[in-house]
Amino acid sequence: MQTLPGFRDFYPADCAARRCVFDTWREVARRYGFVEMDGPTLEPVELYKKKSGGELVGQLFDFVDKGERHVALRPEMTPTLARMVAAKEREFKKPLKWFSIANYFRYEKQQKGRLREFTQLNCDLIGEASPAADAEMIALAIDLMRGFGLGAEDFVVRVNDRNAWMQFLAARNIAAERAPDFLQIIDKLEREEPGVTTKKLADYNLTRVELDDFLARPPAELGGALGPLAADLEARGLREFVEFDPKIVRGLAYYTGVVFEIFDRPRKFRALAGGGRYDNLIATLSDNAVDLPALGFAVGDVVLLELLRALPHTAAKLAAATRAAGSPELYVVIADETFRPQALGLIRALRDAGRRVDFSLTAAKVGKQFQTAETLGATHAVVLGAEWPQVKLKTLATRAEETLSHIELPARLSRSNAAARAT
RNA sequence: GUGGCCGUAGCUCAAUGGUAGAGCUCCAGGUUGUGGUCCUGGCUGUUGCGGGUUCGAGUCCCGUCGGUCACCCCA
Repeated sequence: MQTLPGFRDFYPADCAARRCVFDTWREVARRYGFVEMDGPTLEPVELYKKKSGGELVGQLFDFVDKGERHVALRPEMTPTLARMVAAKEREFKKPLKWFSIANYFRYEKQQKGRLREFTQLNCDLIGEASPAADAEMIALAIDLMRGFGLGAEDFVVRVNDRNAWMQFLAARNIAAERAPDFLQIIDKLEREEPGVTTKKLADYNLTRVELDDFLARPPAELGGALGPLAADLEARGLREFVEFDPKIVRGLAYYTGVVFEIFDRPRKFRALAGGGRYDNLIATLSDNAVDLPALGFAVGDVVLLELLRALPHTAAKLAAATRAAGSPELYVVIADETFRPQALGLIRALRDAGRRVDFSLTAAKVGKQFQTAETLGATHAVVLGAEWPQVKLKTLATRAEETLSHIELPARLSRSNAAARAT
């Protein structure tokens, strides 16, 4: 038996790496005053059909349950979030700053950076329309990357405001209804053959030169919220992480303002994160019961881990976290089996004191026990045998050994820990 | 959904159409209570699965499942 296509087993090393990622996400999100939320993994399929653009339904992981309900494994958090906000929004002070770390499912063929089950960090800020909110979210996205030791040489946030294009179209008397199709052209600009693009632009009475001229403008002249946004990020000292790029529009129709994506600098991987402002979505999903401006973004675990494993300095951090997750602090070597009861008592006392302690469950030669301690990555060994109640505490890295009473051991270990922290 | 490449031991890979192997990992030893090296031994296979061609198929052909990469799409 194997895993289903696009699903993963998580062996201890994988879990340790993932834990490292989740811990960083959680810690940085909290720094920004975000609180954690979550919703059900399974939702009625209708929840995902409401949102404009039914083409997404084709990638739903859906089925009929035993109660004849048509259900779907969640492909994203936003509809759930919108429902939760709409149901109880008056109970929360605005703006809401919520994040979640949850698994998602999409029924699509897997390829590099895309699986059928994956985990995302979602951060959403609801109830604040000013560009300051956009800047705060972009700053958070940047710090999430920096939290892993990534720098401006490793990644870049590409930012745009869809309203810049709306103003561009309005100035040329192009109807707002044609905007979605026009934005599709912009979205494909980097992948499409230039000739095809020129031809498509002709339908709007636009030339490639006119487009390129707009693309080359500095952010403040592009329009929308980009001027204030640039100033805000400049004041935060984060300007070097950001590139204003009108070609970023995001594929989905529901984005209404600022949009952004994060890429690795060499562009070897897929987008690491993406998001934007969706001021109308909560009203749409709540049947106009609640109307709140909102913006959010998501970071996936798959591409992020690919990048973290690919860069030497972040790979080293992951490896260290993996080692730390799996190693006991102490390995108790039972040199004389007749003292196993005393050893069990000591082990229990050490564990009660919060130590990570391991030992051999069955009789084994002393050399073998030391080898196991070494392999597991223990920092100290405690040798226990005929000299009980005296025991030996050995620092494995230096091979230094001292003899002391087992009663003194917990206190002795605290001192040794304090010394290690001081250095 | 469409297409390219690939499926041999737990892992990395060998094997001209002619007896399925190596390295690593793992396990056990190397004599009384001290370590990653070293030495010895051991386990692990329906060659993804099912058909076909052949005296004979890991090898050739067809199908299927899985992996991988790209396209489409990307919440």
